[in-house]
Amino acid sequence: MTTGKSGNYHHGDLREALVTAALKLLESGGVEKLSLRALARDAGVSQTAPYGHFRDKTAVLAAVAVRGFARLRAMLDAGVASRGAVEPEVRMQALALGYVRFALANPDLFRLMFSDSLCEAFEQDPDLAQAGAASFEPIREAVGERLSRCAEPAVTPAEGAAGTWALVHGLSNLLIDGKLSPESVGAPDIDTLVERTAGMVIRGLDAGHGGIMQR
Amino acid sequence: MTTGKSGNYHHGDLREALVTAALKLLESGGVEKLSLRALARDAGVSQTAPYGHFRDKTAVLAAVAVRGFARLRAMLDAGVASRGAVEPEVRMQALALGYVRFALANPDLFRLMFSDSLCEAFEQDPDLAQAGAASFEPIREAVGERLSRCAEPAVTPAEGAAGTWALVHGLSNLLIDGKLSPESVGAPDIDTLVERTAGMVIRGLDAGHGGIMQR
DNA sequence: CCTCCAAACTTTACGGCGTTAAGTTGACAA
DNA sequence: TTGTCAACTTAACGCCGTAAAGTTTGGAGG
Repeated sequence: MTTGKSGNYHHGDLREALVTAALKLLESGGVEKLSLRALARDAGVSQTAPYGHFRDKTAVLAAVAVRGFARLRAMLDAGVASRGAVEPEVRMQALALGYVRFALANPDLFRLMFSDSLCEAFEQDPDLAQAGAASFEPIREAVGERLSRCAEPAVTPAEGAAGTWALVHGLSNLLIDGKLSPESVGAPDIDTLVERTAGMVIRGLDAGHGGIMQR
Repeated sequence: MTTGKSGNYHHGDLREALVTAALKLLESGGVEKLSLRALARDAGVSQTAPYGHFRDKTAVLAAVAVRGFARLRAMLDAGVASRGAVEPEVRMQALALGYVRFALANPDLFRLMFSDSLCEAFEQDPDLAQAGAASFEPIREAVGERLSRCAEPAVTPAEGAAGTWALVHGLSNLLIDGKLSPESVGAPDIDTLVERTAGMVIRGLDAGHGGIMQR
């Protein structure tokens, strides 16, 4: 009645149930425990039933990643909206914080979204490609707007957006892998660390300096 | 005669052979193909022989990652030395380029080094922890030196180093996953993209601006 | 030279995995 | 009522990581 493309014959909506089960398994910490067989068990079907709805395991993971990117986008939008951020640099700060918070709140899902095994899937699954691109959009917009107000922009909008994305993405990865932490860097908390490091790239968008870069 | 802790009884130095085989397998593209059994096959021993030298598969991966971090460190040092970079901002540029080039030249090894499955190993294997820390050292030093010359530093040395690391790490990840590319960002090549984005954080270390950040 | 020991390695085995191929069920149209 | 066909099950293959028990072999002590 509601979700799938082909209605509820026997199970109800196995496709949906599998994706939901995968998200639940991811949240309960087990990336390695996320097997097709476990999902099937969780949904109460035989171990090969998923193959009626997904080509292979990667296709299931891709569907899960699509949900992940949707959540990320929602988190970014919510962060911006909650502080009524209209100034582009404030919006960039909100976006940076939202990105890192999402990664810390959903580490396994975040890792899956940017997993090696899904690289090819991005080129084949339009849903996934679009969901991924949509997550990047708010950053692109905020950076573009900020740059348009710079007296002396140091980078193109695309470069600025890439650099900003790279920073928050790298920060997220290092934080969820324990390579970096507020304590290890002498910051009081994560929000502060994100704010300070994001401030670096925000300032760096503008070349208006007193001759610090000599060449 | 040379390497291992306990000489060559039957094989020669199986421990070394396994790590070498793993590096070779990684370079030939297969992360998923990197199985203990494949390594054993490659070394010409039975599938359980590795357990005489490593506790489990993770321990093998940790040993491989140690090599990876050593290579990364060597690449960073070589990049700095090759351009005789003495000015800290030039050194930071060289380090950023070296980091990203390493990731692009050894994508699977790079992913393994920062793999989820090795997080716990960093807390148990001192060799791994030290190798990882050593890779970060040059960045830390260059950023610290650059900050010490800032008239108006915007961040602490630890924060600046974290932000710089995050940028190059995120850039590396996005590039090897195909999320970002010079073409997609309108840059002529990777070196330029790295130089421009690294320039953002380098400039951002200093707060010497004409009142761009209003609060 | 022979004996023996312990380290290095092999054999065998278990359960779990992704995936394929062939068979079964059951809702719905005719 | 009957037939159809998608949804699902059963069975099987070859991989994997890992544990337990057995076998080889270089070298030290007699």
